[in-house]
Amino acid sequence: MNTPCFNIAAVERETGLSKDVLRMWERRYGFPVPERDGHGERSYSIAQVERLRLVKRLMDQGHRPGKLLAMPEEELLALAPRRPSSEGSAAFPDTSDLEEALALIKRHDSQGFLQAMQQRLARDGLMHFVQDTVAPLTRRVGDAWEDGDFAVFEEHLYTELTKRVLRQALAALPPGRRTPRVLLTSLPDEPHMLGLLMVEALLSLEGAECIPLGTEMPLLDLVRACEAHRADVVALSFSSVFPLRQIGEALRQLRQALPAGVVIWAGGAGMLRAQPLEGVQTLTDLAMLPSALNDWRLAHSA
Amino acid sequence: MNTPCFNIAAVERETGLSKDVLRMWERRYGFPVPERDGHGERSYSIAQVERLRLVKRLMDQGHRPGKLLAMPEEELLALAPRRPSSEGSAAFPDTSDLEEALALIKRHDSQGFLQAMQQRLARDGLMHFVQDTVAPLTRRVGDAWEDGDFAVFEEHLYTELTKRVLRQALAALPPGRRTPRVLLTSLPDEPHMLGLLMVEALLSLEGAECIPLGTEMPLLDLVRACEAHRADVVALSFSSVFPLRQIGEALRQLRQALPAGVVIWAGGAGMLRAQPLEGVQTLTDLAMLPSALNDWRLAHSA
DNA sequence: CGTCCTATTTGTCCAGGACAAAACGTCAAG
DNA sequence: CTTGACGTTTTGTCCTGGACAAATAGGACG
Repeated sequence: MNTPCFNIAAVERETGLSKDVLRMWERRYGFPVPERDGHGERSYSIAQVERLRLVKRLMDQGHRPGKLLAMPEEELLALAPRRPSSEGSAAFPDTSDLEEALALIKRHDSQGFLQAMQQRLARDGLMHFVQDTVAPLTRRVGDAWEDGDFAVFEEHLYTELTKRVLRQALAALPPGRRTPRVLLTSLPDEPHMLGLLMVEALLSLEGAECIPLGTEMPLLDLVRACEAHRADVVALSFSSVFPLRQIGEALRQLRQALPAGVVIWAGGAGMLRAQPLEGVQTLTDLAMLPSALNDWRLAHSA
Repeated sequence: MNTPCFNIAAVERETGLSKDVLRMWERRYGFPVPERDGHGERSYSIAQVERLRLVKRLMDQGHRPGKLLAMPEEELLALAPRRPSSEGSAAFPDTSDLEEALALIKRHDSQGFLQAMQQRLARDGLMHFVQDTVAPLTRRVGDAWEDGDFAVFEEHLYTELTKRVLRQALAALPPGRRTPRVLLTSLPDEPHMLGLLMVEALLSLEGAECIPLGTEMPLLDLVRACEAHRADVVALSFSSVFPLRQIGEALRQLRQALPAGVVIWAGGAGMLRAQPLEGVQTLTDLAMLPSALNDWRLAHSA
């Protein structure tokens, strides 16, 4: 067999499915059943890995593994585009503009995309740029990925280029000592940065002091960072990919570990499905930021 | 017991030690032995997690787990600062300047650090800035972390701020169609971005067309990205944290999957320990980039 | 149509065993 | 004193097969 083969750890990296899950699926559903190498270890073919990636994507759309893994190949492919391509996005007035930007990424035209974004930024100003361009565009990219219209590398390119535009805009803002001091980051297993940058942009415009700590900060380090920076607020981002199970537990633990005077803001698509929690403010939309900021200022002006 | 507790998955996230390793250490070395919760599942105390983090750090310095886990607490702490703090860095002429920038991070003075970096960038130009400031500073930050002088959140802050400076400088470079087309990224489990940005800066200055795809690109997506962007070169970064075992296997697989006409450049501290591989060019130092670029141009000018 | 309850699905955890690759130490030769 | 070959120990990853709780679907009932 000349097909290159993946061991179970490589499949975990390629698909994001844990080794435990891969073995369990094999035991329970009879797929994937990999070859074994000389040492009796699993060795997956490229075709199996590709199919697993498809299954994973369909699961993110809401399908259940038990059904998917029992299906023959053709039926699986027929499921691929779930979302009616014109419906969800019709709510936005300037959809055609967004689709244009999307098409530039799809055409792999980095320069063109950067230019288009810079132009919109200059035209609308940072606040509207974030609210009306970056936020909906990021949602569209997520949808396109779920529908199979975007590959991982296209999503990565979009993310990387957009981060640059936002960071550039942020650097142009005037510095200075502001309040409150907001620590921006995410917990381990949450690598998405764009949401944090959007929040940083809006908060900076409103005169808050943002301390960007990147993504994937372990809980104990987050607590120490909070002390060291004398932060007033900790803002965390949870994307829809973040395992729902962990959110509640992590936030509870964090709330317990942080001083009561420190406010926790939790935002991102992942928070839509999470239950509200005492001592943690849930911000499901960027539009909720200004009022949260006002609340803090009112409570601390006395 | 009022101490908040971590389940085994949380410990994996906090420490970076896999569940398998945690169970194996418990079985073999008798540490850590966690409590059990109502369902018989492991529940680690904060003290155990802190100690595991210390052990992990000492292992990254070259100590062996068998010894470390047998030691009493005090002895472990005595090991902490291994590196003579003044020796390794004495090789650089302007060490004091670097230490100053480091001190700004240590003092959590983001504004001051950004200013210092911007100033050096303006003074030296992008090329010398990368070679004489960013590269050695990043190494120093890595060393400081190994010595316990830097916390994770301080390293994250350094990384985040420095990324901004570099990206800003990159955005200021003139665009245009250049050759070769270089795809920049890293494989899954390698989240470090700074090395890639340094490479991008130097290559862009030399007139190459850089396609930044961020970090952690699955192998199969990398192959597809390469086709889609008609890349001439794929440049990969491996930090010293990247599991050595994977490097050879992944590069071999990638080499097989990519067309022969596509050159692979592999760089970063992780490549210092890796064996050379047919069809993959190893670049252990930024200074090797220009000649690699020249080689490509000579080979493709005919 | 909404709410409660039950059955099924599904992911994560556990124990304990096996083994190969890496690291170490030893010894001999240059 | 350094270098290289070789046996031993250490160490991480993989394996099997079992258990269980949380999430979800499906159905009954108000």
